[in-house]
Amino acid sequence: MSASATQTVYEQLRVSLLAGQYRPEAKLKISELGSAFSVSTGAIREALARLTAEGLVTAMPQRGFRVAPVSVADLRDLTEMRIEIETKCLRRAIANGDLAWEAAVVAAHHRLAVTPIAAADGGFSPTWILAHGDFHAALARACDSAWMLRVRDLLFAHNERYLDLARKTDRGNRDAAREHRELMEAALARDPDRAVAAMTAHIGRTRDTIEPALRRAETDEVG
Amino acid sequence: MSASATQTVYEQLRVSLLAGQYRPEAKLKISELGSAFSVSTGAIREALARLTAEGLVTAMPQRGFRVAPVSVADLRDLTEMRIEIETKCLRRAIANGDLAWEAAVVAAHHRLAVTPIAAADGGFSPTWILAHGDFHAALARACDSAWMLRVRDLLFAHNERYLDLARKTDRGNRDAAREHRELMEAALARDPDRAVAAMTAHIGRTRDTIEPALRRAETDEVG
DNA sequence: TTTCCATTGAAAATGTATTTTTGCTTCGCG
DNA sequence: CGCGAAGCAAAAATACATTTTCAATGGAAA
Repeated sequence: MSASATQTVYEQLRVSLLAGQYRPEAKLKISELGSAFSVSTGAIREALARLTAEGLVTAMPQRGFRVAPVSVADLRDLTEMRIEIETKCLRRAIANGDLAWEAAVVAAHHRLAVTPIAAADGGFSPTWILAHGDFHAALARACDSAWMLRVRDLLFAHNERYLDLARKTDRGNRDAAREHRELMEAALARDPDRAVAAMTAHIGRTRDTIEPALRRAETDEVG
Repeated sequence: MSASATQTVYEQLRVSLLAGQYRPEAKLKISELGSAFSVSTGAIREALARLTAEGLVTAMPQRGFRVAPVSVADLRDLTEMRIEIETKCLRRAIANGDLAWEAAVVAAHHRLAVTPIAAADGGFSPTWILAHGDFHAALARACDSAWMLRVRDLLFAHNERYLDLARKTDRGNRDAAREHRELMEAALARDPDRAVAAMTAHIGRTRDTIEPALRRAETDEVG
């Protein structure tokens, strides 16, 4: 194999977590994962340690690893924070972006637009999730603050964990494609206020779509 | 020992890194660290993996781990971001803090005020660094956004790496104690604007103190 | 003399085995 | 019949051995 085993496991486990393939709070048994990926426990532990620092999994000393929990409160907090950071990034990207940035945004939007959203199981298709993340990343990428981008990436990753919950209630009545187009057009027009407004609405609407489904899931668990 | 070996190594390595005991870019040999802490290489690897995700060390596949680099550009970026986040936290803490918060702030300030700054080697004393971190943490702690606090902690940790560089140029001509007192008083007076102004000045002054020393260190390395 | 290739050594990555801890179950006692 | 303690099994943590990879040095050829 080209990359190291730890790296491979880390990346695969990460996309699985972001895609919601493991239930929050679910126990992540090291030996099970080891046989699933057919690598040693050491590689698994190392990957899990990195994911722990990222906050995607929680480590309980002597008691193993679990998938990080989700909650309505966390979603709201996360959304608020995302609006803050994403809009700041966007403003700086618009002020700072060159032609290459514009081209990358257009390219990413095109890929996103032509990728079907739905997967066979009713959730988002993996390729759409990827294209969606790439589009938002492309928008922010021209921001000239490495720290801001880094925090943005962290927040965006955590947001992805909530995304697949949205699909169940989001029966096509939300025109995400329209929102993405508006974002791109405002960015290319170099209209910061319009772009920020679009971004704020977009992120807020994501929360509004996810929250009911999440709330239902929470009460289901209790009852 | 009570905690796990990995946890112990992680914590100790972290404070060592924040205290600047390892030179930036320095190689962190796993076997050396293993014998130094007298634990196996596995525990070291796991601790380093977590620190990598935190950004305090960088991992190069098949080439081991290094202490994360520092630079003037990073310091400026970091400072800008810190001002954004710390002031936001502070506003929310002031709006949200109760009596327990006030008490904690006063207590932390007292500990900070009575702790001598200088260590024997001319750098900051470890106890002062701890008290300083605790004071700033206490100020922010009443902020009712877990994500904001988390990002704040991350940024503050990285800032600490630069702190010891400041000591060399900071020949007592900066009245840090005065700045901390002003911060506390503004917070207790529940005056957000005054507190934010004090915080902005405080963080900016830290950068202004560090940057010359850092710039000199950088040119020294090249020359 | 310089450059390129090969060999060698050191260090990291991985895999396996052992120890320790924890949580559960069962058995005994009240 | 219920509560508690002890033992047992599963899983995590750690130590150790093996394999792989990278880099540096030395030698040979141009």
